[in-house]
Amino acid sequence: MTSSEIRNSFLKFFEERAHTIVPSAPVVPYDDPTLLFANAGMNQFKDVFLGTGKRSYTRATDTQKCIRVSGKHNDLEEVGRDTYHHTFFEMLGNWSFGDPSEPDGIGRAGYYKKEAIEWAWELLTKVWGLPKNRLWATVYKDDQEAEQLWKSVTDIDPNHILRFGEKDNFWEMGETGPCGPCSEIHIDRTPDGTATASMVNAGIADVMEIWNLVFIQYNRDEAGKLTPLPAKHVDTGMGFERVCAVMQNKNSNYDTDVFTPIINKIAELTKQPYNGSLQSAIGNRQSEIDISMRVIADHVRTLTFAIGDGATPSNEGRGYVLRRILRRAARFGRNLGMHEPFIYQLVPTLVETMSYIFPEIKTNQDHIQRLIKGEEEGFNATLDIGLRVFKDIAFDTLYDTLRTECYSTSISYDEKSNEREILILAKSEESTKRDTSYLFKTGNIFIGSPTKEYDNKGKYKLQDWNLELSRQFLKTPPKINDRNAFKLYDTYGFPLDLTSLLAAERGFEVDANGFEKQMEDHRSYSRFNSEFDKVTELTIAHPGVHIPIKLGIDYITKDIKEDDLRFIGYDALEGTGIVVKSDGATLVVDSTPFYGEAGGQVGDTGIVEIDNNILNVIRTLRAGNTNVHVLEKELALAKGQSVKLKVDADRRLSIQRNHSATHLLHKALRQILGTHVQQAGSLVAPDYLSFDFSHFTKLTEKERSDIESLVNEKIKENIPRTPGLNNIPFDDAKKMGALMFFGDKYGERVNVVQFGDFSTEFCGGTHVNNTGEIGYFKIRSEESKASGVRRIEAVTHNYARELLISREKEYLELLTNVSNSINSMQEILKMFPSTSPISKMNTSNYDSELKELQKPLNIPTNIINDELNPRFHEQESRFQKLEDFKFRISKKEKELSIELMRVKSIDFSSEIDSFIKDAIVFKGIRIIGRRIKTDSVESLKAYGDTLRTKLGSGVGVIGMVNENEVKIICVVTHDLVADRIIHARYVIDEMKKLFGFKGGGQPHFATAGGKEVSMLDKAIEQTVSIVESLLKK
RNA sequence: GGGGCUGUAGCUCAGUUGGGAGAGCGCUUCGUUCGCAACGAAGAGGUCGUCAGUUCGAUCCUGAUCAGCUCCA
Repeated sequence: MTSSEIRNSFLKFFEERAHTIVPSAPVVPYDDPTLLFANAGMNQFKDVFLGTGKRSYTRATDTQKCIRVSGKHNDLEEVGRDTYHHTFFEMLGNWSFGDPSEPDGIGRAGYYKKEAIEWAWELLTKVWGLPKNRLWATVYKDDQEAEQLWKSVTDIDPNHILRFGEKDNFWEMGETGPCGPCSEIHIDRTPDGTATASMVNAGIADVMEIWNLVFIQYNRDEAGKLTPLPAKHVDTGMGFERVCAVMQNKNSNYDTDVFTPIINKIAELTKQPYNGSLQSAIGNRQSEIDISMRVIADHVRTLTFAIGDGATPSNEGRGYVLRRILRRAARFGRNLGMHEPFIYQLVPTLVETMSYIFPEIKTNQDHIQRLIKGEEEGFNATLDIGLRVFKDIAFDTLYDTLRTECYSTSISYDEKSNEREILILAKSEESTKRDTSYLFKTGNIFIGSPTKEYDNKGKYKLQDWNLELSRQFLKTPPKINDRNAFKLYDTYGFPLDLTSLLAAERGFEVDANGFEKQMEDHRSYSRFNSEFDKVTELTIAHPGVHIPIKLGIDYITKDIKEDDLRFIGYDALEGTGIVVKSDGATLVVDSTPFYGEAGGQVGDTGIVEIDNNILNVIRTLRAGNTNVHVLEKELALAKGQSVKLKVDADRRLSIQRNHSATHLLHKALRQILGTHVQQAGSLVAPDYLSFDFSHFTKLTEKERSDIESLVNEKIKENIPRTPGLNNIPFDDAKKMGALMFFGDKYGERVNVVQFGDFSTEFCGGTHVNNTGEIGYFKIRSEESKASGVRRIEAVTHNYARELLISREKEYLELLTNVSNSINSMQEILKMFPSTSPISKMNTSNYDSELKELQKPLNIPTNIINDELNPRFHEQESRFQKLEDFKFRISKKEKELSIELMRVKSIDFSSEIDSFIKDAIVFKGIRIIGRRIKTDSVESLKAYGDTLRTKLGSGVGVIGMVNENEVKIICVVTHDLVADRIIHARYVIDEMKKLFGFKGGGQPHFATAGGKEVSMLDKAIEQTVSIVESLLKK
């Protein structure tokens, strides 16, 4: 049988026994933050077992996509080294929910141990024809019922029924909660079928578990006591890849047709053969290839399905797990000689073989491939950076080691390759015997240049260094220390095994133990710091007050029964409630119109009236399903007291407009960009909405305007929200085709928000009654939030008009800006000497262009509909024109100021020539001290520069008063600097002492400044004597 | 949630006791040459992520903020 036949036959077998075939839940559980990925078949039925949810069926069968990346049985590092560990796998299961003694009357009642065991045996032996003598069954030691059933309803060899304890045969979901005994079926795959009882559950690869039947019959309470459940459940799981290996009689899961197409594709892309070798990888090239291929085949499945279900590789949370998996695959790809992205090219093969059962990978194929390719490229970049840092570290390590072994060395720099070179001269014992006049000894380190008399043992770049050289020169190999190895890993994401590999190639060692220790410190530090945040603590800031709020898990105590609390805010904005809990500034009442912050919608504000006192509700939060009002001050209210509540209606209405608009936007995005668009977060506030979604590229102008038009069209259509969809049965909702993007844990009864046939979503938020109420919709911004995720911010109704107005303000500011530029350009023009033709430049065309752009935009006061469209367009195009104009102006301005500088320097030129002519000459060095007039510090510097180049050989000091401060600079020609005759900063230092200036600078150019304007002339007067006295020293 | 690192020209990056913003590649123009990343010369291109502070003076120091990379939980 092929793998798809096996899967189909499993599902069909149970369908024939009145099971509903249920699609796999997404492998990315958006609603459960405790779970990184779906990791067992029961995930999607957790609520049923916990008794909080129900399904329309009592029997189900499915194949569940699972990802396991951590945990005792699946260390990521083991995947690929053996034949049966996977990060991604399918779990086939059959399920029964509820008490078999309460049949539903249509022959689809729940069942229990008897049927579960009977059918399992029937499927394995009759339908699939597995040899009975090779099957073994295990039962929980106290579960006589199951043991008895194996004997009575199957013809298994009674000696093949074994008892085990809690560890192997008792299943628990957690510390507390539903649990029960289980019964496993193992298969003996020894060549001759000679397994004995002691080999079952003994970790022997040839005797393996293929099916686990869990019978949930107890609830464990906090004291550890077991009480029988009224409703008993069956939960079974069969590892699909494993059973395929059994059915196809292969030793390795990777040899089944689940994996062979991918492995073949890898072999084709890498031009390497796959041999299925299982020997130790060390020193065996073929085995290394085989392991690498298995790792890649496994990991690409995980990536494809996780991304297909909407996850994105990133630097945190589950996205980070994905990134690590990808990097692991890419690293093994390097073993196969692949340095360019290629893993993404395996996706089509997976789509071909698996999309018939998991169509989401086909619809999202493009997205998946792009994301994987992007990540592969990112990883290559990371490695390149790491490689560079590694080179530096290794070079320094080598240098230190040579020094400690008493080599005389020096470092030079090869400018061609931009690399440092290490020059090894001689060992100290050898060199000290000879003339050491060329070498200066400092401790054990010799610094100096090589001469013919010394052994020049070689000049090496790091890349030239290798194992032989290490052996030839050094007694102990250079060792990359723990701090550096860890830095490479922690900061640059450079894997330790790569560090070790690169080190080994050069005959280096790596301090792996020290690395582990650093790692452990890092871990415990992170853990320690995250312990503090178990309790949600918020500080609510309200004008003038800070109210700390603690809403931990323990906030909802025994005095709050969530079932008794009512939220009436879907219909009402006012009401009366009875105090249930009053703690600090928080208040919980039995019935409230206040919506607590949830699902992206912000909480309501408003007032409560208590005994004729009115208090503001500054925020409403959600703890569990409880709406918690936060009051403006702390107040202890008696339980049972009655209060009046009133929501700020305007604000709420704005929120509702934005929330409904979010739904329309969501649908519009899917219609215009494609169904790969999935919600990745959303915020609905009164003044704007923000919507994150998976999409790879920036929206084009057209896409953006198409989306806006579509949403506005739907607003204009005045579509009423379908009434009566609150608190309806889940199945009815599902039949309506409501979108379930979040893989949410939907209860028995749900809320659906529907606008005609355009948008239908599960949603607990509050909405407008008619799309017309939204008025108008405008996208405010569209940007990248993370790789593969984009964020749209938008406004509706009167906030759209406010956007127009606030942009108009920005426009006016920019306009002022531009008008200033024109003025300053004209100022510059005035500074040109009248002899210059430029001074007669005509600027009136700029003025008229500005006048055109200054015409005000007409913003109508009372219109809130798509008549605003042309205004936005006009504004947009005016902005563009203005930007363009600004660009031209500033370019012109720059041109003119450069030209002015040139003209001026001709001016300086004659002045400077006369200064030089009149300069004092002392010991052949010209000394000049002058006060000059110029308009800016920049031009003072330019002046100094010109002076220095014209000076020949000399020292010049020039100063001026600028903005009521002294600005003074000193220049020294290069010949004097080179001969170390004088230093510009020494002159400045003297002046600092004498005149209270502050400053400093470089040998050839130094600046200083002071607030005392009268000091300038004194300083200039004394320049010559200061310089002369310095030259005498 | 907690750490580490980075942000400088179109790209890859240099830039220390704080003192005039740089290199290579790419681009433009000219010349030489048509042999695979040809050679020579000249030139354009920068709010040094953003905002505050310290200072006579900040790419550099301090604080905040934004963005990216990376490790742990």
